[in-house]
Amino acid sequence: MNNEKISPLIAVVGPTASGKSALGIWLAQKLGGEVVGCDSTQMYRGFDVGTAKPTMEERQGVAHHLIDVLEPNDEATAGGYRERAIEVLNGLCERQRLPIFTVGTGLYLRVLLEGLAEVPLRSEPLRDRLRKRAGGKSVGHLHRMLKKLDPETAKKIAATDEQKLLRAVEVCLLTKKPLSEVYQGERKPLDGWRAIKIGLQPKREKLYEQVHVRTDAMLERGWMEEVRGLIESGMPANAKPFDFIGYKELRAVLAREMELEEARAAIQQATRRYAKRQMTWFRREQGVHWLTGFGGDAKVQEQALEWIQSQIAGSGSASS
RNA sequence: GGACGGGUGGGUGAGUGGCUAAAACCAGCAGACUGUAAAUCUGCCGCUCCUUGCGGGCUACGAAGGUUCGAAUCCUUCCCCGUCCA
Repeated sequence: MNNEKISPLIAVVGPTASGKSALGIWLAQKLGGEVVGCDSTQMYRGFDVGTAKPTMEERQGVAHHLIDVLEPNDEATAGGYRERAIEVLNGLCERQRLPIFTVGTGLYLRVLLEGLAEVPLRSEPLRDRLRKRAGGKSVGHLHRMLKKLDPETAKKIAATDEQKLLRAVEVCLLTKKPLSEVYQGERKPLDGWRAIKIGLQPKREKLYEQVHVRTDAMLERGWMEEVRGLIESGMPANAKPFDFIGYKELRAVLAREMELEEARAAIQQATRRYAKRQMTWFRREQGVHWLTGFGGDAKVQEQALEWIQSQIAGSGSASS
């Protein structure tokens, strides 16, 4: 129906430490592609070791996009990511390069591919007012308020989930419509591209082991020094990226509020939980071709390549 | 050798006669999530059976006995652990 050209894009999804970067870079070399990060934390400049950004050596000359594009006091948002990603895609299309997304932040990929409802951005003043009305205490009133504004959505959000309640109430007030109605509005899916999704799924036990090993490696690579440097550069303690796994723990170590070993254990644990949440999210992702193992594994890489090639070849003749 | 203190479910740890398969927290597992997403939140969490019910059975608070209608909780002995005295 649509006579515009449809180009393939690759999306490598999987939990943290599953080797997405390694696979992405390898595929980029094989297929003439460029890596596009899809990770909210790697977008921040200066937070390198702790977010496991691939180093320059690891990138092996492959171009990377959407990494180091935000300042620490900028705010990463799903919608903002989408805009930037579309720009990158346009550029790659012109240059006839295959986009290879390495996806840690599942929400961002979904928003990129499926679009976002037309919803207003966050409004801090409004949020402050809403929070104040709580008297700094229970979030029950938010839930009650939402029940009046949009009973349907109120049923879906736990009365204890302040973050989501705040967002829902905010949207209802700003749009003067129930959120459920706002969400029914048309979304604009990504146009002109077809996603080929590869999922990395190492055995749980192995993944956790790798999480531990990688945490140790990151500490050895100077994570602590990175945090010290960031603090010394005058970065405010409430800068968003300091919330990322590990950064608050290491800050506590530097402030002598925590022992290094305690921090190490806490980081490993938080990372395990994070990996688990990612797996939960990606499990529901449609059309993923799952591979058992790590992205750095040669066998996995060959399997990924093979499947992608079959997909690209198949689509050429299938589409009209 | 003696005197105290203690041994509770994967871990920490509450519980001092019935309301206790045993608080709470952690770990673990499952899940939700349309602009904070490395965030935020929910459920499950001894085993087992079915007619899946605020259902039944079994096993459980170091071990073995005992008291009691009823014990993780009281008594006796034993075994461990910690501290102190010789």
